[in-house]
Formats: sequence, structure tokens, C-alpha cells
Amino acid sequence: MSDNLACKITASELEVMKLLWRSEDALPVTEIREKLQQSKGWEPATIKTLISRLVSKGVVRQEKRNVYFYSPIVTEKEYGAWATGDLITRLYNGRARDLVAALVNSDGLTQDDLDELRQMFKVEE
Amino acid sequence: MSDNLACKITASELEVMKLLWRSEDALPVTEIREKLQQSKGWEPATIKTLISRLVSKGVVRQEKRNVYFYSPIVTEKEYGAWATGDLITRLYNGRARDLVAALVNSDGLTQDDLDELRQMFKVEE
DNA sequence: TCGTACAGTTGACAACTGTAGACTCTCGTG
DNA sequence: CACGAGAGTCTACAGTTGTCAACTGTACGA
Repeated sequence: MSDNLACKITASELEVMKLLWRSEDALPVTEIREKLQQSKGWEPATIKTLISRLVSKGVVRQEKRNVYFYSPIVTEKEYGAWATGDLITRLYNGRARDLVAALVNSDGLTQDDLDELRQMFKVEE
Repeated sequence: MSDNLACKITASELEVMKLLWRSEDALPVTEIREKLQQSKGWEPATIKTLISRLVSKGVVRQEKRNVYFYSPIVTEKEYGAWATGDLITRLYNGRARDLVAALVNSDGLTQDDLDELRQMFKVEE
């Protein structure tokens, strides 16, 4: 939880990361391609580019088997924390509570959400 | 709260927006320049470019007086909602509560923040 | 064994960003 | 009235991002 700064994952790349995050173990290009070709309509070339860029950035590891298998180095949690922190810094003057306040005062949360959050805060020591 | 999609404000442009948001009334370039030259070390040219781009994007209005005066069209709140929603969509599967949960479970919040949030939720009907 | 189908690598290209110089026009001051 | 400073507009240029094609090498099936 020290590095980060290099964590700049773009929107398209993020789709690949989400796939890797959701998978228990490393995936070969084949599988990544299949899913993203379906869901995003991307050409195989596009997907290969995204994977390479992620590897260059050091957020995805490639592990040699018959063929390379890919797995995330940066975890979803780490990235989420970084991205959220970035938003807070840039928009909420670094005050996390302002973010939550904004959420609460907007239509962003359903009654359900609110209930759940209240629960969360009750339990929180 | 319908438009948005055109709201793509970049990091540098955001600095200009923040200035405009913090000001009661429209500002001439002079003032914008003064502050940002100081705080960000940008050349006047850079600042002029950013302002133009914001005007093109339709998020800042220019009002003719002796010289143009600039004021935000998109409000901080609107932009904040959009940016936050974007984060939630892209990273938290569209579930705002997951964002808050992530915050609560990370080191992102101080004890102070937590107290304040608890307060917020108590008051919330 | 030979060919084919991809994995992996390079290159490409347009749009967007960050940053800034150059030119023109105009307003206020000497 | 002439001039200089700076506003507004254009142009620029390198780096990033979104998309993708072409080339190369190789492993597996006919």
C-alpha cells in the first residue's frame, strides 16, 4: 500500500482488470478474449494491446506455461482505494466525509442503500 | 440532472473550474491567471487554453463586458455527482453503498470522519 | 510432416491532454 | 494620438488512450 503512483489504469484497461479480478486463477489470453469480445465487441488485437499495456505498467503478471497466463498484481481493493482517494483529493478537498455527504444528499443512494449504510455505521465500533 | 455526458472535465481543467466555483461572480482572465500562475506554476498561455477548452465544452460561460468574464455553467455539485457516479459505475458495479463500504473498511477515514458520518446517518430520516 | 490457427510483438493512427508560443486587436495611459 | 500590456485566437507538439492490423513463431491436428 505504498507504491500506487504507477497505478494509472485506463477505462478500457479496467475492463480487463475486472475480468482478472473476478477469476480465481491466472487466465490465458483465450479466455480473456472470449469474454471481452462478447461483452465489449473488441477485436482480438485490441484485447492483446490492453493486456500488453497492463503488463508494461506492472499491474498484471504474465506467467509462462505453454502459453502465457495472466493474473493481476494490483488488487481490486488497492486500485479501488487509489481511484477513490484520487477522486476525494481532486474533488472533495481530500475530505472523505465530504464524498459520503455528497452521496447522501444526492439521489445516488436508494432507501435500501441508506438502511444498509446505517447498519454499517452502527456495527462499526 | 439530465445532460452530463458532455461533462468530461480533465484534471487540469478542473483546477480552473474549482477557482470559478469558489468565486461568487464571474471572473476575468486576469484573476484566474493570477491565482493559477501562483498555485500551479502555469504560463498564461496554458491557462488561456484551459479556459477556451472549457468554453468549447460548454461547461463555462463567457460574458462580454469590457473584457470577457467567465463563470461556470456546470456546478460543482453536478460535476461531483457525475464524477462520483462514474467511479461507482466503473469500479463498484454501480452500487454506491459499496463505495462507502470500501471507504469505511480502508484507512481512508479518520475517527473524526467516522464520528461525523455516524452523526450524518443519525440525522438522516 | 505440413499447415493452420492463434499467442505474442510491433507498428499505426486518430482523438484527447498537458503545456505553451505567436499573432492580432484593443483599451487605457502618457 | 501612439504605444505597450495583456485578452482572445490559432497553432504546436509530445505523451496517452482507444482501436486495430500485420508480422512472426510455434504447437497441435490431419
